[in-house]
Amino acid sequence: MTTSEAAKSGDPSRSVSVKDVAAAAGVSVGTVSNVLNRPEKVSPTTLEHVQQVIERLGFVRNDAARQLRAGTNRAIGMVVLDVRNPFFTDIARGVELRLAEHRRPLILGSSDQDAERESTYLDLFEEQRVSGLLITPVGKVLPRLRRLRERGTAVVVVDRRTGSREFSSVAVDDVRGGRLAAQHLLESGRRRIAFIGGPRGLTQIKHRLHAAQEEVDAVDGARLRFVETGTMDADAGRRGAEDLLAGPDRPDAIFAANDLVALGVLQALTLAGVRVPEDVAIIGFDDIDFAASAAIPLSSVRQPRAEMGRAAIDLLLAAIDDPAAQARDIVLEPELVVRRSTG
Amino acid sequence: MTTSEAAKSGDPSRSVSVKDVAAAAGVSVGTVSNVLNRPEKVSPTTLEHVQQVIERLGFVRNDAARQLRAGTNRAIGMVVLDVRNPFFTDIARGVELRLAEHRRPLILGSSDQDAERESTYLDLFEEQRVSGLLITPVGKVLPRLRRLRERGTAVVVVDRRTGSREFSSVAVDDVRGGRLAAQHLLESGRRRIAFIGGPRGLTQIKHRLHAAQEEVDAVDGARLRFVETGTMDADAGRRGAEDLLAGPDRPDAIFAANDLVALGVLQALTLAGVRVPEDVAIIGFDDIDFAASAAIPLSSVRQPRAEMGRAAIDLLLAAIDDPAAQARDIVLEPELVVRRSTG
DNA sequence: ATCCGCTATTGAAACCTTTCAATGCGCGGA
DNA sequence: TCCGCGCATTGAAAGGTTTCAATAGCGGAT
Repeated sequence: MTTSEAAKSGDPSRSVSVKDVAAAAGVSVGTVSNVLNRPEKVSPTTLEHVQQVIERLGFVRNDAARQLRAGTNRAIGMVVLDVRNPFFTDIARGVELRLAEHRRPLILGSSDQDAERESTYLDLFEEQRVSGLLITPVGKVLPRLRRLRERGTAVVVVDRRTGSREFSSVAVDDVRGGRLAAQHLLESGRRRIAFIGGPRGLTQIKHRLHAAQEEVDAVDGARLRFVETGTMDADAGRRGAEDLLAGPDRPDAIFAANDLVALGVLQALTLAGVRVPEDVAIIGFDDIDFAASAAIPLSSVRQPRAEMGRAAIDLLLAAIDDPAAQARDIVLEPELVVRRSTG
Repeated sequence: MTTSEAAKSGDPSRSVSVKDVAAAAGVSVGTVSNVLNRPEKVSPTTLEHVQQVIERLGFVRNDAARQLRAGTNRAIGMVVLDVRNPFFTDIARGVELRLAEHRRPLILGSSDQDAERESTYLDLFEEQRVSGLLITPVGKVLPRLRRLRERGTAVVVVDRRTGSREFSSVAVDDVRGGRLAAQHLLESGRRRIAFIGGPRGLTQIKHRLHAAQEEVDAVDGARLRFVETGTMDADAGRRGAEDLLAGPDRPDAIFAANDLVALGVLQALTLAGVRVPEDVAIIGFDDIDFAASAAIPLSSVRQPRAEMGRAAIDLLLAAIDDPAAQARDIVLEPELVVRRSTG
């Protein structure tokens, strides 16, 4: 109980401050601050003594005060599209690990593809004066991002490009990814290919689809069909595959826009008694862990997610150090991972 | 916009403060603060006027200063065992949604089952003076948790119980869950059941296994075998199932300690040509989305994850409001979800 | 003995918001 | 005309840290 604690340790409501430490150690607050932030400036004797006092009193720095004085939060904010898609949590993990090396905390939010939720997080990060922001934008946030940057918050866009040269970004070469997937299917003899994913307007869908189309066009007798979906989850994949099975001219390969869709496709085919890969091959995109763990291990176009996270943080920290630096777009290479589902 | 404002007011590097707003609006800082925090105390005319000025100047409250003065951060910290397991991200999502209703930010960290990483997060949360903490403990953190609470941070344990009556907790009835799974397998005629999961020392494993054993013992001719694993991921499930297939006396049903393990089991069986559910039935635990999306949709014992998150936050906010309140253990009911994998 | 130069330490100011006792103001009642 | 009341507003203090110009202390050189 708070009151009894109070009785025990004197004044329970107030926590130990640098002032208390200074008094107990017989030094000034400035020295205590130096012990915490620039230990090399302090004589060894004093250093050790003060550290002992800190330990004994259980002093813990109040970060709010530090922030207030320093004018900026050490934390980095991140707004992710969908925490339920392992693709994004894997990126977040990469981010978090890299950040840990710099002793910076991560404040993570999921917009769930909702512009309003995204905006709420931006409000929050603005009040918090985070020093950097990682975002996969949903709504029209460019003006907000500009404002944030004007106020000294570095911004890096993840898994998207802004079009303008304003903000640094990290993404994977979707054209190359689409090419890899299509080439692989064609080389293993498939000719009637379906691409399932959407919505059509997404840049990434456009790139992957267009690249696949080019590859298919280059092969005699090969055809590519586009089955558009509204979202990119397993349900969408399942429905898309069911539609294909119900219609005429069943394909002999399916290129799913991501692994969640591919898992749905696999389910629909399995339940319909279609053999994978004998009757229909499946390839996904992202190479999340669940692709490798599927009943029929799924081939996929691997996006190096941890590396994306790391690269994003490196760009961000660079931008924090030098706000005037030129924005950079980092484009990482995807990699074909062949598993059972494409024979 | 902002830049021209900045130019007007002299120093562009400094952001707009309540003082600036007060000066521009011709009121005192106290009134501005009231506009922000107790609008009902301000006359309608003044209120609107000040709000306009805030808008025009693009003022955003500095949360560090608010925290410093208020003595506590509105944020809630959460340390999760493993962000890669959807079970935990689903709980986190429930937490986040409930928190959003209260306009409180969530700072999320993943300990990855590593006591050191867990400790780093506790350091961070302590410096941040978060008002509440949600944790699924890994290491020996009881003393830390006590200290945090002494300092005014409310603590709720998630998906575990502390044993002592010190901290509130939210968990699911594992005994009941184990019972449900075993009963279901027995009722559908299975007699040679294997339980895959571990490590043995985990309370949850003990409960689920022991309950299942009791059910099996109650049925003539039924047997339960325990295949212990070191972790609970798909790989472990795959290896466990392979061992079972290689040995004599193949089981006719497998109860996996969680869905990740179950997915691994499904893969091993599928690749070995064992028919699910005809030859071997599989049931998992948690009912993550991937269970429903598996090639053979997996039966599972559903843990109400979003509700766990919500309940945890409700307990936490109650503890923040009344630190002296008695700790409460909330135990939620699991639910049997039957799908194809148990026929 | 005196002074110089260097390092280690000091202590007050600044960061921005919230709080709250005090003040100002307008209005109805005497 | 004056008083008192209630409401709206004021403005200074407080919160804990970091920063930095100023000071103290010390050894060595002259």
